[in-house]
Amino acid sequence: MLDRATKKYKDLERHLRLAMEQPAAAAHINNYLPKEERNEMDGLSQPSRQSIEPVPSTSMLDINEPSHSDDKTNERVASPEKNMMEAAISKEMDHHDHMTNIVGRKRMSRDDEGVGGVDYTSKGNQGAGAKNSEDNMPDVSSQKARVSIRARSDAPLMIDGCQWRKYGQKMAKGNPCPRAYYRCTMATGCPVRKQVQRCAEDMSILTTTYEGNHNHPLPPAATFMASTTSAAVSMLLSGSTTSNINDPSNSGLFPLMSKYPYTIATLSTSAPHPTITLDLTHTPNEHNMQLIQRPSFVPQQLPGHHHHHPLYMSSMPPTLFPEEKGKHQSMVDMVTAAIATDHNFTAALAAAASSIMRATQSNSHGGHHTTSSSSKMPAGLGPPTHHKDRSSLSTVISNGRK
DNA sequence: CGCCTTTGACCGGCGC
DNA sequence: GCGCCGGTCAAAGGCG
Repeated sequence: MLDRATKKYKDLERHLRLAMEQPAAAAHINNYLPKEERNEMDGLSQPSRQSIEPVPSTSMLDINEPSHSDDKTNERVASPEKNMMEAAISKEMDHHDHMTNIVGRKRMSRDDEGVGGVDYTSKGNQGAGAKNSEDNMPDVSSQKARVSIRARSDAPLMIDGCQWRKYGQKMAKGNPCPRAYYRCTMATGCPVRKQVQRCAEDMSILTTTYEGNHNHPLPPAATFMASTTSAAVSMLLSGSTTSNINDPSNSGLFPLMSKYPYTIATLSTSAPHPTITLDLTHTPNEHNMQLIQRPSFVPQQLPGHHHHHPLYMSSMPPTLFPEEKGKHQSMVDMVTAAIATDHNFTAALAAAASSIMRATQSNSHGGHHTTSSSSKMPAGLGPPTHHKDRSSLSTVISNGRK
C-alpha cells in the first residue's frame, strides 16, 4: 500500500511539475493523470460528484470580514479553467480521504459513524486511548496535532467555508476570556474541532485552534491554507526540528509562510498536543498595507477588483476595506486567480500531497483550517486568549523576510 | 421544526 | 485518593 501511495505521490508530483512549467496545463491536470489512476480516483471518491462543484462558501481564512455570504452568486460563474482546477483539487482531497481510509479503516471512531455508506474515517479523532497497533503504524495519533492561527479580529469568529456548531465554552485558566469549542458541521461525522479564544494580553487578537481532518471536500481556498498548515503539522509530527521556512527548499512546503513575510510559525512539541501556530498579527504598518493591496503573485490585471490575497487578507481588520464590501468577490475567485498565475500553488498542492502522504504514513493528521462562520456573537469571547504554548516552544521558525 | 447556543454536569488525564 | 483542569455531553431554551 505504501509503495502504491508513494508511486501515486511521485506521479502527482510529476504532473504538478508539468503544470508548473506550463500553467495552462494546470487547468487540465486531470488529464495528465494516468488512466489507471484516474479511474481509481473516480472510483474512490464520494458517492456524489459534488466535490466538483465549488462549495458555495465564502472565503476560508477571512478572519476579519464578518461575512461574504452576500456575494455567493458570483461563485457560480466560474470559468471552465477554474472548475477544472477545483476539480483537480477536489480529486486531491478525495485522494486524501482515500488514503486516510486505508489507514483508518480498521478502527472507526464514533464520530465517523453514519456517513452514508462512505468510510470517511479520519484517524485524527480517535480517542486518546485509541491504539492503532493493528496498523503497525507509529502511534503518532496519540499526539493530536493542532494548528493555531492568531489574527487580529474584531469579529468573534473567523469566517471560512466551513460551518461550525458550538458545543461548549469554558473559562481557561490564566485567561479572563472564555474559550469556545466548535465542531465542524459541514458533513455528518466530520471530526474537525476548533477552539476560539481571545488573547488575554491583546483583546484584538483572536486565536483559533483547529484539530483533525475534515472528512469532506473543502473550499479551494481552504485547501490552499491547509496545504501550508498540514505540511507544517506533518513536519512537526515527523519530528523534524531543523527545517526552516526560510530555506528555499521548503518554499513548496510552506507556501503561506513564503508569501507572507509577517507570518510567524511556531511549533510547539511540548504538551499533549503538538501545535503549530501561525501568527498573522504582525501586519502593523502601511508597508504591509501596500502588500495587501497588491500581492505580487496576484495578477494585477485580473478583472476584478479584489487584489487582496485571500490569506493575507485574513489578517486585515474589516475596517480596512469598508468600501470593498459590495464588490468583494469570493475567496474562491481570488484563489483561482492566484492559481492561474502563481506557480507556487502547485507547490502548495505538492506540499499538501506530501503532507497527506506523511500523515497517512504516520497515521496522524494535519489540520485544516478555515475559519468559522457562526452567525451569532458567541456570548463572551470578549476576553483574550492566552497563548500558553509560547512558553514552551521547542522550535521556532519564522521567515524573517521583511 | 430544525438547528443553534447556553450552561452545568460529567469524564479522563495528570500532578501531588 | 483527591483535586484541578481541559474537553465534551446533553438538556433546555432561543430563533428563524
